[in-house]
Amino acid sequence: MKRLAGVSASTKTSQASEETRDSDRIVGLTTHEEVYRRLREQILYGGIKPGSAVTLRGLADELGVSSMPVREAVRRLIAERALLLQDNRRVMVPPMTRDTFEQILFARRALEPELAARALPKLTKKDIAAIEATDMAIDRAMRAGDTEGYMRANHQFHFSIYRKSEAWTLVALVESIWLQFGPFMRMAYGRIGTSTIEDHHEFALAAMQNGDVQGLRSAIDADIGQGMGFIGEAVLTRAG
Amino acid sequence: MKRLAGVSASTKTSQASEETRDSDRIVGLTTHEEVYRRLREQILYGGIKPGSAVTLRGLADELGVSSMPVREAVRRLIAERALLLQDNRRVMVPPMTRDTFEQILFARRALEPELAARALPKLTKKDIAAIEATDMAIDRAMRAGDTEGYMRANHQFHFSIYRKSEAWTLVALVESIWLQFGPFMRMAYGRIGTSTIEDHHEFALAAMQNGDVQGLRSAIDADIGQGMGFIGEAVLTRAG
DNA sequence: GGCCCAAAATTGTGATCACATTTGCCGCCG
DNA sequence: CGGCGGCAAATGTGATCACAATTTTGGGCC
Repeated sequence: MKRLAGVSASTKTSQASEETRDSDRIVGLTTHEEVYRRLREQILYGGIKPGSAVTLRGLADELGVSSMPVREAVRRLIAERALLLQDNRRVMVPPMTRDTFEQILFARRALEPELAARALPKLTKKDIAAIEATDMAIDRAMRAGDTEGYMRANHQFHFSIYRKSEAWTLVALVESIWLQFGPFMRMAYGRIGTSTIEDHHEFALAAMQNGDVQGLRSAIDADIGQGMGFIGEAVLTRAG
Repeated sequence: MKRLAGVSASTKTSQASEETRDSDRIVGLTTHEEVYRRLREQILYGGIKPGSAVTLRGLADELGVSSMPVREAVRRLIAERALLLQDNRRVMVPPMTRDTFEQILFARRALEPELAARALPKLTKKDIAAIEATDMAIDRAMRAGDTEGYMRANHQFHFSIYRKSEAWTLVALVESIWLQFGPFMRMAYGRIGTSTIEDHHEFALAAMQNGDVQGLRSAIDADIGQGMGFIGEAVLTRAG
């Protein structure tokens, strides 16, 4: 077994033969880890819509693996609250309520500006240049209306900053939070489009270049507030 | 199978697991859920020390179940960062470093006072009385030197407040954070004893009775700072 | 006596089978 | 024609087997 279809090569480290060579694990990735990453990407950027259900056998057949690694991956995503195990023991992408949304917004504002502030003194000129390049990629994707590209780049923009803080515990916390609102970002941008987005990344970049910690905090906070406000308006107008 | 110490039940979804000691959960518990809760308790209050390794088959034999539910439970705890999967694919309780500890402290201060503040308007007199009773149980356990009893009661004190906020997403986030520093609290109190603890619960109770939101925020914040400072001193004097 | 390599034991991972529960569908009866 | 009951398919859960990788152990060599 262990097929996992064509594109898997991109996410895998390298020399992964698609065949049943069974010594695939030399690269260090277990099957359930691969399944996990793929599902995680699907949830974060891609297709799976909130409210839609997934089945273990369905995913297993789709990915060409047995149900076992899928079970472990799904169990992990449930623990991270990226998936929801209902009472019927069916698994679905959690629907977003206004309450949940507001709590995520609060948690993001409580944690992410701090992460940026911690990262700032460790940022080299090279790092900042890379972040700037990512921001330009964001603009490009925005103008092109490439929703998934925008979301990937935006995720990269934020986490390439946060990761520099080397505060891995907090970063993991924030990653888990992003996993929870990812699907709704997708819904919002899919519904309204990316052309109307207006982020505060310029201010953040300027603050990074000037070593202005408070400015960076404010920029990140404003960016979160603006983006989440946008998503909230687009998705939760009368739901939840 | 499905022994789990004590009650041997039917082969599947034991209809009446009469144990359930901590929480009065209804039934319909799957085996891996039971294993999860038991392990979680072990990690939060009980025996498993940071740095010690666990094995799937070992746990399975110990609990009298097959390795399958143990796998799922362990996978879930790994996702919650209560356990750590090393590169060797061995599983252990994560060791605490000063960095991780400091980040947990920050996250707690960022989230828990807010949770208490949100809970305050929803607290009835009855709720406050129950919380007060829990605080007395804390004092009793402290004076008796009952470390585990103290930790259970302290956990209950905090989360019986937080849960009243009905901000389930934030509560889950904080639960996950507690899971991560639980073992160290245990180490600290086990090393130094519970007699020297001095919490800020009285102030919190007074603030709750007076409907004083800011006072409650401060009390919780102070309680976190004091308790975590104590643990940090006790455990991380020169480690990490 | 210490070190190194091979064999055995341990352990994590994945596949497959068995079974209870749930879901969905179709026909039956009112 | 519509609600209801039962039967078949689908699904989650748990157990067992197989296998590769790692760890441990034991014995022989220097």
